[in-house]
Amino acid sequence: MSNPLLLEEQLCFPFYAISREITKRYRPLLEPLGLTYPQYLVMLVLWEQDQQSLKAVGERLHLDSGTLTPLLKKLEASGLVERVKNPVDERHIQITLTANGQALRNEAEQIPLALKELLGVSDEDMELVKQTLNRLTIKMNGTD
Amino acid sequence: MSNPLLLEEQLCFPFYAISREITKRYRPLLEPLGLTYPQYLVMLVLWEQDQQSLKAVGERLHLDSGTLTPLLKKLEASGLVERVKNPVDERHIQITLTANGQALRNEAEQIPLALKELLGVSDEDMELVKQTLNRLTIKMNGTD
DNA sequence: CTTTTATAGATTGTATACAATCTAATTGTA
DNA sequence: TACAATTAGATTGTATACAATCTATAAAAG
Repeated sequence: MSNPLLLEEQLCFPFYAISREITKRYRPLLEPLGLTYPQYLVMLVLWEQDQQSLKAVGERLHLDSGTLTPLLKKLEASGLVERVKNPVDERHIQITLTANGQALRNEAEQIPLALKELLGVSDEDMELVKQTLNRLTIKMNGTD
Repeated sequence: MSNPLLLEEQLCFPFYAISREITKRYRPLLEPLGLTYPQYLVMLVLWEQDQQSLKAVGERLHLDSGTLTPLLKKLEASGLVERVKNPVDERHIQITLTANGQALRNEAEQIPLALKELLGVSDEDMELVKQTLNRLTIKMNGTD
């Protein structure tokens, strides 16, 4: 019987390695926009739907305030978002895009295509991977 | 045409999210061993082949000295490895398992199975994912 | 045999992740 | 209505990641 502790036998490692590899390839594309990869994800969420609470953004990205509070403060310092308390419920803060934050969307629009070419992955592989991962995500969430 | 900036359209996000989710599920399994997830990966590499240089370990895990030096110092402080200069070429350090480090392997052996059950993923899905990711990794490395 | 170049690790600085705890605001309830 | 329980964020502390730089050593070039 084969060694269950071989690195290549672990399901975990490919995810860990590929995730970091992809992040690394985003870097040169995001640098001109002044964004890191997690900051880019937050902007994606806000471009879809402006004026969300930290909690809502966090649920979308599976990140908590420990990660998001400093990250959002950086985006605020960059002039891309504003953080204001919700007057209806002062426990919530509303994250709102500034004009600059909205404008950045135009520059970001070219990134998905540029990344696809940088990764050199075919449309079919892309689709296969996406479906496989979605199945896995659903199953994993089911065991929460 | 659909919005190319939708979070769900990004190839990157599922990898990012699943990778972190898997790491999180390892935590309770690794805590009794006193290991973090990246530390566990380093131990896997050393259990396969003892007495490797930092560089060799790093190539296997795609990590550089900036990450590995402090991590290995922690493993050394935990009494699991030793770091000694290679007398033949003093630029290299050899990472060697201590008796405790070798013994920990026995306790680690149950982890892969425990994790599979924790993830609740079937063998078929596991195999499908592994194959899909391997294909993707190969293609991505091809564009380095 | 010097001088240059390359290499392996260590260090520094920035940016996540995330558990654990704290604080303020809101809700539920006796 | 007081008051306990909940909730959203902020904070603290630890552990990665990784680019950039530094240092010591070895190899290559002249």
